[in-house]
Amino acid sequence: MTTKKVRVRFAPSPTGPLHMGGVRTALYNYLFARRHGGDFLLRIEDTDSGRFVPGAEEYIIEALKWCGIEPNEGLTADGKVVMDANNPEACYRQSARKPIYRKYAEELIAAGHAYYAFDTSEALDALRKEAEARKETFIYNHTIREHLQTSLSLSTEEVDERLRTEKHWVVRFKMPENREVHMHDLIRGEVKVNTSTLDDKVLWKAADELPTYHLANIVDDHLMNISHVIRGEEWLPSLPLHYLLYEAFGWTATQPEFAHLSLLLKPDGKGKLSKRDGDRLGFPVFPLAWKDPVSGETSRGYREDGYFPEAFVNLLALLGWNPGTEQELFALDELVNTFTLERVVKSGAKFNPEKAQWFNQQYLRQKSDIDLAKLYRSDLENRKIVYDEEYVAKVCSFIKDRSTFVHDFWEQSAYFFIAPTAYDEKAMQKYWKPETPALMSQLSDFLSTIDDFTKENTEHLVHQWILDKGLNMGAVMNAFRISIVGASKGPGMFDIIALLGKTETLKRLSALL
RNA sequence: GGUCCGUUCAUCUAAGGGUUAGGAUUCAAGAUUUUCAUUCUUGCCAUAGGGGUUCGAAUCCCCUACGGACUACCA
Repeated sequence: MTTKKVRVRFAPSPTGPLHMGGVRTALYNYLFARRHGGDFLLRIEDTDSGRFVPGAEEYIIEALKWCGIEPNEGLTADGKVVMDANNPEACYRQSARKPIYRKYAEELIAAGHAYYAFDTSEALDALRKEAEARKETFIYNHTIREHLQTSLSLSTEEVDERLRTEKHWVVRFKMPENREVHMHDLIRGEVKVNTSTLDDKVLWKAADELPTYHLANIVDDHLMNISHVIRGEEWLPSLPLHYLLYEAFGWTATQPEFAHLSLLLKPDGKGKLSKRDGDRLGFPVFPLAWKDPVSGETSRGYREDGYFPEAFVNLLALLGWNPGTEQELFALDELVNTFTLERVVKSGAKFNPEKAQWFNQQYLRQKSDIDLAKLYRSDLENRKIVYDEEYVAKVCSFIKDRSTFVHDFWEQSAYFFIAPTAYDEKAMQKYWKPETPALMSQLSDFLSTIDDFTKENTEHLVHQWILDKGLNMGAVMNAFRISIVGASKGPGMFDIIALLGKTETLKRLSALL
């Protein structure tokens, strides 16, 4: 690596919502860029007109924004396009760069690194089927290109004629014969492949006048001065082609470094994590909920499921990377300061939903009571419950250790806002004896004599009272809890009644007598 | 089928040839809590298999097995 400025890109295809694996790729790019004081750009690779999904691009931008991993060039989290100051002609949506690519494809043809091919997809499919029937591998390469309808086998006149009159020709890369390509990957080390196993990939299609991924990718990364390509493992098999393309263009000297990330795997069984797994196992695989514009099918998202973006980013960071220390909780800025590609794990990581919840629980606890009260507010409002923030914050202080998500709060704290309407059956069976009502009646009478209803005072006086009367502490306190809470759960009884106040406490006590 | 990548507790992972193979999640038990949760303590659980190299291998090499990705005029 030279002193070249670090510039990385996240280059998704707008064919649907961004998968959490995609978010992780974006995150690692972002961390790497910021760690090295470089640029993180977002480029939309929409060269497949047929697979475009409306809303997908907006989804990607919004998801990155929610995670706090905002690009500083290209399509940004605000949805604006921020241009490279040195390249005012830059555009970051490949469909809008359409005119650029053809020239590069033709440059390759002129240099003898590519050629025109006129075979129809149907003809090629037929050849593939035939080869399959003979149990052979069909490779579109030097063994066959001279025998097909290409500019290598046809006369110049015929080629010109067909280029003029036909609409479905393509430009293919002329894959060299029997050459060992030695590649370097920042995560995997040396990889080598013999070119004889590779195809003459299509680089450009006349039908829509668009490049395929391979050409667009190399041209754009070159033009945008990308220094490091950090992408998913599914691209490793095409790395030799990409190396050869840089070579054919004469760009080897400025070729970026590559790092291929392993995949995120299903929590159970085998294979990579898919949309289905989330539905099947009950966890989101997307950062944000998504409604498919065609099928109308909805998929849940981490945001809508109640995850904090910090927790989501943290758990994603640790899925395939580790700091080498035992620290597990990282704020985004800490990740920036700690992240290195050297510590990215080579093997695929199975996603573990339980650990994901644990992360959220940790972040929930880190929040202040007042912040939690603010987050709780909309839920309370929906339930038509109005309390001042100080009261709600106090409630939050009692329930934060009992919750994983903010949406657990109501279940944990309803009794702070409304008197119990039902009483837990098991608790009643265990603690509500025939003599209990009389006991609670005495307790009620005693409590009504206390004016200073603070936690300290009531706790002291009631304990003394139980002692003086020779009562059983457990019998009194557990029944007391059932009367006030409705169940055998919650923080200290005197904390609860201090917050509820004397009037409400006595009211709830009498409700069960 | 072919090419490439990978393989340490159930899961995420640590251990740059020498440790009783460490941590975290989950699970279990105990302590604390008059309850629930928290917290704390403890426990269970791993180097895929086989060959080498070496005084010594989770670590280096080879083979096998298993897993994954790719194999489109998709990205």
